[in-house]
Amino acid sequence: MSDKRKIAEAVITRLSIYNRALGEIGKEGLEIISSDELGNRIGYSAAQIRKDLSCFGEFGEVGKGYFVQDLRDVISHILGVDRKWNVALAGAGHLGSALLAYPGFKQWGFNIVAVFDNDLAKIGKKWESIVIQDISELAKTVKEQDIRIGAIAVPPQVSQEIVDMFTSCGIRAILNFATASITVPEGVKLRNVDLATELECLSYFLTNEAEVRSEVLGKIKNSSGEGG
Amino acid sequence: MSDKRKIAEAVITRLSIYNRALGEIGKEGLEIISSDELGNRIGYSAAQIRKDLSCFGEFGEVGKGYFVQDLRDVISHILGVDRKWNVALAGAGHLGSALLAYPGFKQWGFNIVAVFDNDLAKIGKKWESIVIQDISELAKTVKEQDIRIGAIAVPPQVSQEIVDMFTSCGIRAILNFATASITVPEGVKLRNVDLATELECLSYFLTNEAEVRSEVLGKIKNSSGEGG
DNA sequence: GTATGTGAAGTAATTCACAGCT
DNA sequence: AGCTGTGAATTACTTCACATAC
Repeated sequence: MSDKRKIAEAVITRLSIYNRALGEIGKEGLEIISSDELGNRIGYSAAQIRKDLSCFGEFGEVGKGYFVQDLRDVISHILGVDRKWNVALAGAGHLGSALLAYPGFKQWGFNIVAVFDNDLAKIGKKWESIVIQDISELAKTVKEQDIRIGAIAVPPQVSQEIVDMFTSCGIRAILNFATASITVPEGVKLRNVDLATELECLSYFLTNEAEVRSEVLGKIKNSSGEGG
Repeated sequence: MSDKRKIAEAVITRLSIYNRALGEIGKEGLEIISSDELGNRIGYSAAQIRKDLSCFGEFGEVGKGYFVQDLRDVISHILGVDRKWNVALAGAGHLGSALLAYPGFKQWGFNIVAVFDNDLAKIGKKWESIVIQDISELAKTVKEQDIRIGAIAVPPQVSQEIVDMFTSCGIRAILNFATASITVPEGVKLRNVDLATELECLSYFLTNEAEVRSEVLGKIKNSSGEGG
């Protein structure tokens, strides 16, 4: 297929997951894999995987499956992760410092090349070889360092301000860790990592679904069954 | 409505967002709000909000709107966040330590009461008033401390092991920060916080959608329009 | 007049199922 | 025989629009 029509965000999310799984599978030495096998490993249906891939082209060998390395290269290219991206981080608190120290980012090709804060005690300090800058230097640094992605790890009260600063200096992709409802202009992609919501979903499940199940389990004693 | 039929996870996610917004609105002193106003603030449609709420009951005043505090209490109860939850954290690396130090969790009612690691250099050390334990003590501690939620911040290679340990000692709700495809038994709720996927979605957007748009913007020069 | 709650309508996402290729 | 790619069918989700209540 591979027309240029709107691809659902859920498809992209899954592509990323397929890609990671393919990496693991490749390390195991497997050269070819069917949509069925891949699906079993990561908990998606074979049909789902084939449909998702069909948005972008035909990458499989009929009767055989997908060449692991080839498919990985294709998906990496689709996702745009066959290159490096420079990232600016706003907020040098607990979360910010953990993100900076976390080796995953660089490993995946996302380099945090600048960190900003408004705390005078922090500005000028060196962290993981990066000097924390005053937020007022944002626009200049974004231009100089070709930064395309902004990460936000500031208190909720100031998160919208940071978003506005990011977008007004040309950043079109934002990863937000602040627990606040922020808005971005048309043409800017925002992804929220919302720990409060994640925990609250778990809380809902424990309160409304798991308990019911455990009552049932209690009644049928201890048959170790997960059947549902 | 409020029947006991299956509620979509997306609904729960939004309830959490409505709840946070209601908190902010309450602080501003507003006592009553319509679904329309609430929707405008957080970027959802009024119909969506009303439909979501209708899964659980009728909480509004026809012709007026919703009493902010009342609705907040109702949603908090639905989500099960009108109580405290004890959380076990596996992994005392960079990310784990940031999570532990992060004040949000406790503030939202999720107390990290135990931390586990397999690094002998870390075990026994005190962190934020919690002594890091060997992972072998997990089952005992989970029981003693009435821990219901497990958070995973370990390297991907061992994440499935931790999941299995958590589930086999009765934990039914897991927040996973490890970038790995893990599976849980039926009856256990897993939420993934997947930074690699989040970043890759942004990368996809920049590669496939934002660039196209900026070409268009380039052609029409600088009309500042966001028109979609 | 105003805003809820909700069937009905309309979209979107997923799964089915099979023709067609190797 | 085995597995992809994809229309068709199904299921899930969202929006519409209005009767109803204040």
